[in-house]
Amino acid sequence: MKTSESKFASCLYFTCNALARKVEKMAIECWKPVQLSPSHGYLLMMVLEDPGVGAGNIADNLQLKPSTVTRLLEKLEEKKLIVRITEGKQTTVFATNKAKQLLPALKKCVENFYNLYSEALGKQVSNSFVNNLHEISDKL
Amino acid sequence: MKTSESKFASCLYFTCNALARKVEKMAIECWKPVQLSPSHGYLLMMVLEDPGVGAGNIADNLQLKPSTVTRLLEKLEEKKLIVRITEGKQTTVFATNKAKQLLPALKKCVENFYNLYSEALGKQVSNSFVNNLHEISDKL
DNA sequence: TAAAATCATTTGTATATACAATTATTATTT
DNA sequence: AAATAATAATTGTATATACAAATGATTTTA
Repeated sequence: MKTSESKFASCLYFTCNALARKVEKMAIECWKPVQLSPSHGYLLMMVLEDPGVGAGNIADNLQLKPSTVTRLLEKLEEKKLIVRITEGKQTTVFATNKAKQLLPALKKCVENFYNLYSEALGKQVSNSFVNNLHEISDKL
Repeated sequence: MKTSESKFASCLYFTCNALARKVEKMAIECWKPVQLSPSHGYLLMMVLEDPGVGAGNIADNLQLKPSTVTRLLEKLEEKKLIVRITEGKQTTVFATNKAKQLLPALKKCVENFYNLYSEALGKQVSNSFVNNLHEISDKL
């Protein structure tokens, strides 16, 4: 059933969530080759590109709560992909060599995901849609 | 931090999820008066408007997996807001009197939520945005 | 400088959601 | 009619996420 055929088609809550779940599912599929969820993947890329980045900074950029970031970091640490270093009340994060070796594969995941949706929507449409999402989000 | 200022601002996964969480939060707030989550609220309204609706039909319309619908129904049953009747392999759902008395309050929640976002965005923009979400969702 | 307030992170707990496997029923095939 | 397949819902388990409370460190205030 298409989202537009649902009883709640006109509701932002419903429509937004349905789309987010669909997109999430596509992303999960794309990140399977590296055995990471999309959130873990994005977080790891952030650490690779910005060694020593702070936990708070990660939370801001990923727009997740600090507690959620802690949970993501825990798992990445278990997998030996990052290390956390606590200095005073701040925590900084570094990628391990294992993670560094993974970088090309991670980039491929991002690329594949981008191609997947931008081919389905058309590059033009998909870019302007993302911009539209920002505008809306900033107004709410 | 605005979503557009994040490192991942250009990514559909990130942008979509960030917006969905924001919208969800607004919706949760609006549904507080009836002490239900938005999903429970929408499900209950569906049952009130269509007594005897089947579980599968609910899943289709809410675009949730059957197992998720089962979980939502369990909770609504605990709260004595619905009853499930199993006939063969099908399950149908009815609202209790308690739920029927709640209907006006439920409608108010939907209305408040709609007003909240359509005032922030403008009625025009918000309606066309929802339509845009459908178009995108159907193409993915 | 001691006490209090603030701040960054973590921990305990709770949520909605989904997947995979299971159960129970109905439909199909042989 | 019996065996098999298909179907609808449920159950067990796992996920990401968030809130509230706790911890530990720094800064401000008295």
